[in-house]
Amino acid sequence: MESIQLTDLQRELIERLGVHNEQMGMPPTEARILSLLIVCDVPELTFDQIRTILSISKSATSNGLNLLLLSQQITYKTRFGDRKRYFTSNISNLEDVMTTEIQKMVKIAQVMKEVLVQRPAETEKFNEQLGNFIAFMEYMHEELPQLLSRWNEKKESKKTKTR
Amino acid sequence: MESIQLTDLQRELIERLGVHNEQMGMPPTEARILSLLIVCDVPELTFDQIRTILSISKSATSNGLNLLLLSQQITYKTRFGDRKRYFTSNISNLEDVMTTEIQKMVKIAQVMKEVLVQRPAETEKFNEQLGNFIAFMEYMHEELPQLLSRWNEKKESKKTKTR
DNA sequence: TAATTGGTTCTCAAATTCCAGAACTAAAAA
DNA sequence: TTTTTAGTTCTGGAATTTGAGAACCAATTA
Repeated sequence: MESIQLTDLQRELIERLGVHNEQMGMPPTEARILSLLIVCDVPELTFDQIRTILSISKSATSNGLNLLLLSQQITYKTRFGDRKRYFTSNISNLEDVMTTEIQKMVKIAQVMKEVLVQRPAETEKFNEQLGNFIAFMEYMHEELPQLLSRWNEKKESKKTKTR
Repeated sequence: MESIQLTDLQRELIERLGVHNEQMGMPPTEARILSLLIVCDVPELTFDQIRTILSISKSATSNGLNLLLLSQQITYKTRFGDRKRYFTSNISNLEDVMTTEIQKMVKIAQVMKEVLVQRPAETEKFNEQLGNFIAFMEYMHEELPQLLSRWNEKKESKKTKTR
C-alpha cells in the first residue's frame, strides 16, 4: 500500500480545519477525516490509508466515512478488479451543505409560526417581534435561491471570460 | 410567587422548539429555557419561575440563563427595590444570532484559503472546486449585509404603510 | 443579629458520546 | 479449501457533557 507522507503544514491545516468542523457540530473523527480529504494532495484515499494516516481504528474509520457519505460531504469511486473504495471530499457539494444548514434554521421559524398563532393578543410588542423574526426567516428562505442563481450567473460569466 | 400555568399546547410547543434548539447545538436545559421564554405569554419570568416551571435545579437554571445571556439570546430587566431579575427572550436579536451563525461558516472558508495556497498545481480540478467554494463563501459574505439592508428597507416600508 | 432571598459555585453521579479492539462477514485470491 | 482483503458490527471502556444537591455568598429584611 502506498504510504502517504504529509508535510507539517498539511498536518497543522488538517487539525485546524478539523476544529472548525467540530465547531459546526461534527464528531472529532469525522471532522478530521473530512479535513484530511480536503488537505491531502493525493486526490483519492482508501479506507486503510485514512486509517493509518490519522492513526484511528477501523470502526472509527468505518463510522466516520459512512456518516460523511450520508451527509454527502464525501463520495467514493471504485476501480475494475479492485474491491477498495477511493474516497474524495465532495467540495462541489459544500455549497449545498451550507444552504441545507441555513434551511435548518428556517425550520425553526416554522415552529415559531405555530407559537405565534397561539399567543395572546395582549403581548403586542412581543408578538410583533416574533412575527418580524418569522418574516425575516421567510425572506431569507425566498431570497436564498435568488442569491444562489445570481452566484451561478457570476460564476458562468467568469468561466466564459477565461475561455 | 406568582405560579404560572401552561396549556398543554404551550408545553408541547416548548418541547418541540426545544428539540430544534438542541439540534442547533444547544444543551437541553438551555434549549428549554429559551423555548419557555418564547412560548410563555407571561412576558417576563424570574429565575425561580423558570426553575419551577421546568422542574430543574438551581444550578441548571443558573448555568442555562448565563449561557443564554452570554450569547445574547435573552436579556433581563430589574425593578426598583427588587433584587430579582426578569428574563425575556431577545427575539429582536435572533436575526443577529442567525447571521452570526452564517459568519461562522464563512470562517471555514478562510482556513480553506490557506489550504488552497499550499496545494500542488497538479490537482487542477480539485483546486478549482476548492477555489470555487471559497469564492462562493466570500460572495455570501459580501451579499449577506446587502440582503439584510434590503430586508430592513422592506420592513420599514411595511411599517410606513400601516402607519 | 438572625433569617430570608436570589442567586453562584463546587462536587459528584448519571447519561451520553466517542472510539479502540475483537469478532464477524462477504468477496476475491492463493 | 484456506487465506487475504476490505470492510461492518458488536462489545466495553474512557472521556465528556450534563444537571442535581449541597454548600456557599452577598444583599435585604425581620
